[in-house]
Amino acid sequence: MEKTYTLADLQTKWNRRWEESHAFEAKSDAKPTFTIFMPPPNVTGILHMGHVLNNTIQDVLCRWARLQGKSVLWLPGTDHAGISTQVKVEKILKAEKGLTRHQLGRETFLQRVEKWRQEHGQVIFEQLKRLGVSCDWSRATYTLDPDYSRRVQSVFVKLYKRGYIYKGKRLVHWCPVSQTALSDEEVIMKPTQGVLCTFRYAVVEKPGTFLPIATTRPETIMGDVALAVHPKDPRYASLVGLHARCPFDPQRTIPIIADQAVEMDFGTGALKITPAHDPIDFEIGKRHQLPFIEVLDATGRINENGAPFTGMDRMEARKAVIEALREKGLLVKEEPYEHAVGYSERANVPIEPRLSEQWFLRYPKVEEAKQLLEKKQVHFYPAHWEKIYRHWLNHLQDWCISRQLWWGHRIPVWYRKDDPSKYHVSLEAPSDRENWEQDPDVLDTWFSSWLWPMGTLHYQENSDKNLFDRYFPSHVLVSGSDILFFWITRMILASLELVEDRPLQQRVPFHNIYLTGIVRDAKGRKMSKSLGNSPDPLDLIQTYGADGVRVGMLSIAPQGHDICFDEHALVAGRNFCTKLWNACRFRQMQGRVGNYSSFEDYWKEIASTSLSPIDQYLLHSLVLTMGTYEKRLSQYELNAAIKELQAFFRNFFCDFYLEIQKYQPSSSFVVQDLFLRQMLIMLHPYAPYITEELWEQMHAGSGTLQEAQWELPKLSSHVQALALSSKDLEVMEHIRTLVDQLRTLTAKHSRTPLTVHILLESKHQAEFKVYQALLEQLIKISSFQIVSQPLPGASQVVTHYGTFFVQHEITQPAMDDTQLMQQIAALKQYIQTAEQKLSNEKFMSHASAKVIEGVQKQLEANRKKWEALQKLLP
RNA sequence: GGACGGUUAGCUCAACUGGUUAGAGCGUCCGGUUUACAUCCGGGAGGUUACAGGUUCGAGUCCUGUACCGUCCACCA
Repeated sequence: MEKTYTLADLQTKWNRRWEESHAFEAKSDAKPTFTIFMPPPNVTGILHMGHVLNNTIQDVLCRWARLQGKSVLWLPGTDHAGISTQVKVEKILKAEKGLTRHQLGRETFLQRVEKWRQEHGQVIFEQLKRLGVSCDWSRATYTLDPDYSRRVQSVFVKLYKRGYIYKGKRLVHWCPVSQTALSDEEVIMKPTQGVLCTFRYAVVEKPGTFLPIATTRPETIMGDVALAVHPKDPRYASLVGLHARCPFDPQRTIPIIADQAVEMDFGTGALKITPAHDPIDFEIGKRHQLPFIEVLDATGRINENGAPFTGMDRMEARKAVIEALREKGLLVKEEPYEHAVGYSERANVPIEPRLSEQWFLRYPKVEEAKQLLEKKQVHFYPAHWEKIYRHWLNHLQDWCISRQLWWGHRIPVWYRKDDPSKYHVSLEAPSDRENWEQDPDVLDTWFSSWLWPMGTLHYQENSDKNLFDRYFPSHVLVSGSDILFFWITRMILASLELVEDRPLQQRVPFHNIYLTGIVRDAKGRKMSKSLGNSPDPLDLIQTYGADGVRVGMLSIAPQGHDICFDEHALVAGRNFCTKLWNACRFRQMQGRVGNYSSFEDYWKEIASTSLSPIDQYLLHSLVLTMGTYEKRLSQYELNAAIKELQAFFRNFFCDFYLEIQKYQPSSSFVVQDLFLRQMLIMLHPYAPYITEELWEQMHAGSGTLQEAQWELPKLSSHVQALALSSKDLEVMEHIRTLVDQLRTLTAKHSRTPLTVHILLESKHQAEFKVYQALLEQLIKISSFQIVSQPLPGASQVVTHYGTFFVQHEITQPAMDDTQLMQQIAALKQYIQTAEQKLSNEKFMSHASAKVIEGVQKQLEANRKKWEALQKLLP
């Protein structure tokens, strides 16, 4: 066995084995189930650090569930990612052939995208496999699979029939680049530096009187249909009911009206009303039955209504209008002004509120979704996300679900060619197909992914009837918080509405929601492609191994916190794996490893073996650690669990127990074997490759580790069965502390030869003698020498067993008395504080027995130490 | 503008419902060719827990306010 292991070989070997044995396919056995839906990455996606974190967490949970004897379904898939994929292929098309999608035509273009999808769609799956994820690839689903598409469309039809989906002409968020409507969630508000421009409208009835208007969007002036002031504004009261003259079309006059929505203190207190291009104006326009004049076209250019600026881009027109107003003497002032502007999430350009006819969805089951919190049917990790979830549900607007794209699920609606106001909502066209035309638009990508749990489990389909019943609801959803509203909350609403004839707890798609933080770089910036600050996970896997990357990532990822990525963590992860490898290697060098098939079998063997207190101490700690581990994982505290395992393994097992084994080996290897066995099991979810390999080497013939079973020993019975009394336990803890103290004392001294002098406490003398020889070996000193007087000028440490001294070998300045005095003074302080506490009646009556006992013990120890140090004073 | 989260060692983070002298890892420095492991072992230094008040026998933890950072939500043009 080599000192280090070859990562790549191990990974290839076990990936092949797992695949060949169909190890991760969901089985239809009688075991209880555990389900996770993997958030489907974009089909065009490439593995990034966020995926690494996210999927490692899911994989730990799945492998842990398998160890617990559950039948696991971890369901992967990919998302067709409508806008982003279409835009990507359009760009390629433009670059390679100089063609637009319209020149190519719908059918050809879609074939082109599909071809691209087939070439690139598998990449992310292959990358995920390299990370060691254990999902059921046989059930991988793609949102545009024919079956899945059909499900999406039939849900549209179903929700239409239930009255949740309707068609409406409204002001929607319009992306002038992608030329499609967007949902509220796809618009990102960004603070933007703009200009607040004030200009004057001439009042028709009162020549020489002007109404000043402040706006950030002068280019929409040609679409103004009224001016509005607040009904109670005394400044403008006399103007209400009169008319104003349009600056660029003097023939046209518009009314001056009063409306509550106008803010008196902002700008001039008067508002120009452009109902076709502004949400507030839209509402005011409807209230006052004003006409709607559109001046911008789909690409964001001024149309024929916007003369004389027709043909200009909106940004160009903005400047031109200001100049024109200035020439006419109507411009009052321009001020720099920072305000929030909505940007299209994908194209990253300002969106345009645009009047258009779209399909909308009124969200179903909103109240029920809120109640899930009170009814404890949904738990967020970390819990504070509950408030954000609730807030979103409280402020829901109808969802614009139609997109003017080609790549996606086509809306299942047919319009009569001779009269498009007549339409037919159904999966199939009416029988006289030739007279009908299908809606050209597709559905928002998220309209397909919100059905993910039902769609992937073939809800209400005959083909696989048990699948849904068996695996729904899932147990936990692990995702980045960025898609809480896009996806997670909507899945809840969809499932509540569409899963029928079941009690509430059976209609929730998942009971636990684990929201991971964002992976940031060392400077705290979000990792992103454009910044180029994200390492390629495959390079990292190459260098540190999948196990090293997984352990490293999770050891810096506290629950729900953003994580500051640091490659040093991966180094530590890899080093830990090497340490594990070597500890197992060391054991194998000692002789054949025992092979029992369960914890209980080992324990039986242990019961019939005579064990040293040190062996029992290890077992005792092992049982405690197993309990904590299980508790941690049940609360999704993956970070705490791995850190505790690492500390326990290194500090307790390697540095204390194994070191002792070198000098005073146990009578039997059974303790060490059980320990390593349980360690491999507990580490397996985190580091699947190396643990599998070690398991095979050490426990050949008892199956693979991923088939092993977790057994939680019962503290009460298993620990009591050990012959370790509480007194023995105390002794062991003293010895372990003593080892640390002696290591500290002798750390700076050369070993050959080194004598440690002891001023022993008489009452602990016998106890010390038992371990004296072992300690000499462990601390690597030539001998302990018992003295009856303190050694002046030596380094010293006060312990439970007495004061230990090391004489400086070379003449050094004698131990500084001031240092000693400082120590004594500090102890005095501690002692006084403790004494005060213990004589304080309120403390004694309020504090718990455990706390009081702790203070007493500490006081006692400090007094002892104080006395010992006092003796050293000259 | 509203809400939420954060601020603890040079860096990244712990510390359960308030309770013993606030702990790890990394970094740094010192010392180590010990019958697994230098991808290792031992050790040192390093903290007024952002700031100001308050409640309490006792506050990193609870309350109030301030500052800074981050996130989400929001139609003052």
